[in-house]
Amino acid sequence: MALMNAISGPRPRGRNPRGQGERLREDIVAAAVRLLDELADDQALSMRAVAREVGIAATSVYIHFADRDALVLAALEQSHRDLVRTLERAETGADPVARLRGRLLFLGEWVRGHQGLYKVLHESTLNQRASMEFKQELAERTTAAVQRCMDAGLAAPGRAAEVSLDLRAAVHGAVSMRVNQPDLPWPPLEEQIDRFLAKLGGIAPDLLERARQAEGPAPAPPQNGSGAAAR
Amino acid sequence: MALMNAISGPRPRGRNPRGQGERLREDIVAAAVRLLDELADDQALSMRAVAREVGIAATSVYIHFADRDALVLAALEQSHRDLVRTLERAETGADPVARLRGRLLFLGEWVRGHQGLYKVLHESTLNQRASMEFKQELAERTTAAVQRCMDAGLAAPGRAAEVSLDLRAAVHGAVSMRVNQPDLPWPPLEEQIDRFLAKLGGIAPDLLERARQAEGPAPAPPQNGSGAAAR
DNA sequence: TGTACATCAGTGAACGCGCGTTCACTGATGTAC
DNA sequence: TGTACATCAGTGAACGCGCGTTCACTGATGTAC
Repeated sequence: MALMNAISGPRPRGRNPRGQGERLREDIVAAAVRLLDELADDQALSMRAVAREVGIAATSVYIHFADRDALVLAALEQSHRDLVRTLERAETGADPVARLRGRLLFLGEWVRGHQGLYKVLHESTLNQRASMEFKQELAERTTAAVQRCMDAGLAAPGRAAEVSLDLRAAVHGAVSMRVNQPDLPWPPLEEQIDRFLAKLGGIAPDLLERARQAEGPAPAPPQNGSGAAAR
Repeated sequence: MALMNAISGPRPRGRNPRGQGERLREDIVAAAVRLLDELADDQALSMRAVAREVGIAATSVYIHFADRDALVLAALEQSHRDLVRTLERAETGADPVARLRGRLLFLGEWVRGHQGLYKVLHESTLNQRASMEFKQELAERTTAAVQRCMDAGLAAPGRAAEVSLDLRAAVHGAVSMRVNQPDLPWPPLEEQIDRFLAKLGGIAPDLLERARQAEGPAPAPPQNGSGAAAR
């Protein structure tokens, strides 16, 4: 059914049954997420384009969202929740080093598959207009992952918050450069992240090597059905 | 004269004398640079706003620029040239470590004073639509600065291009996080850059300490007369 | 069982705006003869 | 010395567009009595 809709274009969207008005809200948010991933710019998202994507009148968006910023914020919060959820699911296992490493690699892969969403989440001017506190969760969990490595004696002792900040800055910069200058010849992100883990994280190379072996060749890229991954 | 114009608003701009038509081009680029620094978004810059800023008819912009992207590109190239020029001027002295360190710190200060320009240069979607090869120069000069440290035995030997890439990624991420989430409590950038130099650059802490002493308390922030520094 | 009413899930037309860009034009200044 | 013409540095009006948002409205479905 969803497949047919995707093929046949603008679906003949009937009104939701009584009491199910919130379904439209979910459809609007999902459409906004798709468009934001394509546009890579919150200012470029228009209410009318979202309505067209959903197959409703432009005014119907206002039933659920006061204005454009409110819709963009809802879309970003949803995307971020999805990211955190899949990230937690991927971060299993007992080895703290493997978990921290897998975490950063997964983030890198997620960005590769959702470049537009990454840009809107972290680089759009909406950051200056609205607070997006939900993003703090990612930072805190990364700090916790660093702390676990230190507690287990697998990383050089130090201030976990500081090491986490440096790691996040480095990975952020590495993926940002790749997203924003996609035509330049970038070396493999995985190796760069391993250097960051060794040098900034203070993790012994043999421990990283072990984690690399345990993981397998490469993490599976995320695919949420977003068109941006194909770009 | 320039001060009076800044105070009295839209100046009565006479036409340039014959043969001096290129002056208008310079004024247009300067206005575009100012507006881009304020807007922090290339898509938000309008030809009409630039014309208003200069005090000319909107159509006059088309005498010198084919379309909006051409104007934005010219403004960015100009900004980048200015940055490189002031950066080279600041990077004097014989100690390769002090030069590399001063370079990264100066870049950090420049970004703090030109947040909007930084965002448009490195994070705007124009990067996907047009090539901005002039930016390569910065990367190459940073790699050269790293190479000099290695050659002098002041940094751990290694591949300079790789170390330079890691340093640039880390610094880029550090400043990007501060620019995009200005309300979060960030620790001092200078200390973070020193950690990057020590851990990613392989520079001994005592050499960094010596460079820190030699430089003085803090580098002077750049002031180009752009309004963005006050925000 | 009927019926008036309330609620829900949306819609269509319209307002006013700023925008990128095109077009034909102006008026001052130089220059060939 | 005069004059026709070319060039230069811009301008004003207009086109058509998509946008955010508001407003009064529709029509189906449930519910109190």
